[in-house]
Amino acid sequence: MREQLEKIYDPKQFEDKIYQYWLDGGYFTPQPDESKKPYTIVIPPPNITGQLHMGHALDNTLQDILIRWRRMQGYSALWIPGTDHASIATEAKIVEAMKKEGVTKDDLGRDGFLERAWEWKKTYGGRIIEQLKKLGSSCDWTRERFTLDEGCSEAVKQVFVNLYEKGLIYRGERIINWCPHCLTSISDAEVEYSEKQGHFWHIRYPLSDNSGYLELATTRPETLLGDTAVAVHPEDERYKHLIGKTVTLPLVGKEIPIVGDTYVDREFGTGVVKITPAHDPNDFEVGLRHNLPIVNVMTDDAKMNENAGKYQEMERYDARKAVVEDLKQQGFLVEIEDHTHNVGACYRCSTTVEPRVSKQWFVRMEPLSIPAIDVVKKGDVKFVPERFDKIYYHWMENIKDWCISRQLWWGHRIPAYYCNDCGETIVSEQEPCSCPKCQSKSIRQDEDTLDTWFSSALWPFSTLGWPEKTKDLEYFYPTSTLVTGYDIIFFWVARMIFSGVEHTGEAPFDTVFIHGIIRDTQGRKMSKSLGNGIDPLEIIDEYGADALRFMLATGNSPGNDMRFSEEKVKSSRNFANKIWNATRFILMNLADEVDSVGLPSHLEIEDKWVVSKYNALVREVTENLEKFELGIAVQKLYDFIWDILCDWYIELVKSRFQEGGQTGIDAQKVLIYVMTNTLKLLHPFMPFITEEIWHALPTGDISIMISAWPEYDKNLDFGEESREFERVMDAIKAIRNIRSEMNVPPSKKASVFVESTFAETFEKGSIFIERLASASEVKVGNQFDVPGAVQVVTDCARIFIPMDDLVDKKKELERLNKEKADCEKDVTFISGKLNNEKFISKAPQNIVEQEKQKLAKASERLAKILESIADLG
RNA sequence: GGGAGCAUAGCUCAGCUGGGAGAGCAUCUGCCUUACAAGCAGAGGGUCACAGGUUCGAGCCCUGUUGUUCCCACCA
Repeated sequence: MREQLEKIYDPKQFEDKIYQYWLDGGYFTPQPDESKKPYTIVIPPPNITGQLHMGHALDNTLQDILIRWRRMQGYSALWIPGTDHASIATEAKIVEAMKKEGVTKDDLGRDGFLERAWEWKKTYGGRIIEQLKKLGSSCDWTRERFTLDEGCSEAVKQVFVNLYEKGLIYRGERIINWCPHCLTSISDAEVEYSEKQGHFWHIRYPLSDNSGYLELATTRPETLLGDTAVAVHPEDERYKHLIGKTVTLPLVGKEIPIVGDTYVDREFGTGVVKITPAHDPNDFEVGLRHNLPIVNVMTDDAKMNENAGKYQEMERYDARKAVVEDLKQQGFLVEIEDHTHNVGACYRCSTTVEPRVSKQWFVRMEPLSIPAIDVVKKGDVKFVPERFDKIYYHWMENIKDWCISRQLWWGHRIPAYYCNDCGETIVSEQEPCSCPKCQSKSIRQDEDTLDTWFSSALWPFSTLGWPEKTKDLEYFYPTSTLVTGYDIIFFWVARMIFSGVEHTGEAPFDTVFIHGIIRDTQGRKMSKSLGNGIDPLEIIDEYGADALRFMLATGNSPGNDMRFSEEKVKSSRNFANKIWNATRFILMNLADEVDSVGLPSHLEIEDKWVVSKYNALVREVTENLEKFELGIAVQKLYDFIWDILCDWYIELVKSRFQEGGQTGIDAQKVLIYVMTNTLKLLHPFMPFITEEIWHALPTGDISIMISAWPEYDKNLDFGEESREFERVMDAIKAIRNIRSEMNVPPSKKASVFVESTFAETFEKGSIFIERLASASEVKVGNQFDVPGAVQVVTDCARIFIPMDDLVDKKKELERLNKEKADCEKDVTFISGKLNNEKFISKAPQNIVEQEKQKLAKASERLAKILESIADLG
């Protein structure tokens, strides 16, 4: 069914309609098909709290380009969509909403809260999915998943139990990062460090025997209340005799030991460090080595607790002020020094984290990291661009155990149970009926939930049905390409790799295609706090999804950040408009008998030229896509369509349309052939407009998205004739150039005399010179003498344009002399190369040959310029 | 402290395995040439950060320097 195109390109008129057409066709839903190769992408699941932002738009545009391209290539292409429950982010949002109603988590209780959370998910969880559709994402929505759905939960439980049974998950009292706002532990990866202005407080700790004091400095004086030792380097001549003695802790009055530990840097500060095992990771380690008590002085929301004496109930920064004041009063404070240092903050809420000792669940990382490093080393998983493998290795090689328990309710509850009678721990997918040790029936489940990333780590296989051996899993797993930003390599990519290897025995994907982040026009990160974010939906609304997608693909180079600019979107929209109008032009001239796509039996020279160019485009775009060079591919499509197809070829064949008859029909066939196939190449980038236009062209009824990707065809490579035709183009350019320089308006036509040995070529091309270079007539010959004519020279022709009234002999001579000089420079440069024996002997043959041809051309041109100068003189 | 990216036209950026530097926007000139003024034809504008090196040949490879952005580590 052929459609008519509206006069003006207005994406709003058809984008939604086209998307529905795809859905109705079921084109996004592949089946396991042994006659085809699978190609699989899993979406980085957006948070259910999220709204589509530019980062999503980029990430999903890139995925959609790849999946559409592979689908057209004949793969059984599956793009699995879904969302992430995002435990901390979601729980925080819900708690915040409850706060407005004056309701707390405790008011509702666990079950009540979860009920409310699921309600919330039902209301808002689908929002971002709808937004992804606006972008044109060809995800298989019939396979949509959620990290907290039944299947994914099953996978999580099984993984937890497996790892526990292998001894790779353990529970223990460790120092972890605690967010006093979210009231949960967070992993190392979830802490963001930033430089903050602070101080060094220099404090005296008196020796208990009153023989003097030790001076030390701290950035956190309030933790002094939890000090259980001071440490010096065991080899430090200044202090080593004091090891084993005690100091009296200021304000507290408690005696604490002086220990020797190599952790202390003798060169730094005074060489004395206060040790607070409960509130500093390094101190915690020192504490373990010296068997020091752990005194926690803070509550979970970062107020001072009962161990802090008179400071109890104070917020941590108020306590700091009070402690400093008291130290000063009591003469322990020596000086305050300005100091900038890195402070860790919760990546979700930016609250300064508090290192805290508590009982948590951990994944033992070392045994998992070794094979995960190996699959990348072996090349089973490739990063694009390659440099990210170094970042991956560095992280994996220095990895610490992963704290996976969270003190939250929204998430996968840890499948661990405790016997209330004997204290036995039971880890099991099902709740045990009784304690296997003491048979007690009094059993409680662990209160904590798992880190959100624990379930996303399983995403590539949990979404395909694992641990069940489903057909999908068998056929589509391992997946093919994982597309994501470099900012979540650690959070997600690395964890998927070790999880995939551990639980399925295979790397979960073969390629990780990394992109950068979208910045604002000034190069700043887009963020809520800066308010500089740009809503992709507003851009889509104004310019269309295709324009946004095209903009995001343009200039995209793997791993690099890019700036958003509305100008670029506009120019992409203009490009869409260009295609739209070119199609309208084709349709305007289309004869009824051109009712299918196919080249005519006879091709004119200009047809061969455009077909050759198109053919090369097919090869190059495909190669670029294979190498993930989407930005380059898109640039080539832009250049081909705008420059080759519209500005040249369409202009060239207008005369044939006017002439009518077979030559006009043939030109239409060529146009239809090149246009429809180019639309295919463009389809992954601009799916909507290409589909819309496709149906207006004589392409049959099928959707462009399931049409076959074009292939390079050596029978369509007319190199020699192509180059011959370019001689005519060179002449046209030269004439346009000189006319423009002389300010001759197109309406003022002039005769043109082409003096060339390629008479036949120019005879054939004369019609084009007339049309495209404002020639009233074109004469071709071996030699001309046209007095009072402007002369322009190409590699193979001298062109005379008689324009008596406009020609200033002196100026002409000047111009030609300048051209002569330029040309001579060329000749000298190239002959310099060719006269260099080393060049001849060492450079590859084809390069030498190329240079020889260049020299021949330049010499020919120079000769012609000299002739022209002679004519004038 | 360790590592990485970037530095190319006025601006934003491409430049794949080394073979005489490109695009878009902006500027200037001339065009409403019946697909498109969201357009057409043309022009100007670059010691490819700097200094060395490898090579017949370097924007591209190597070393160093400077500037800039980011990641990791976390010396209290």
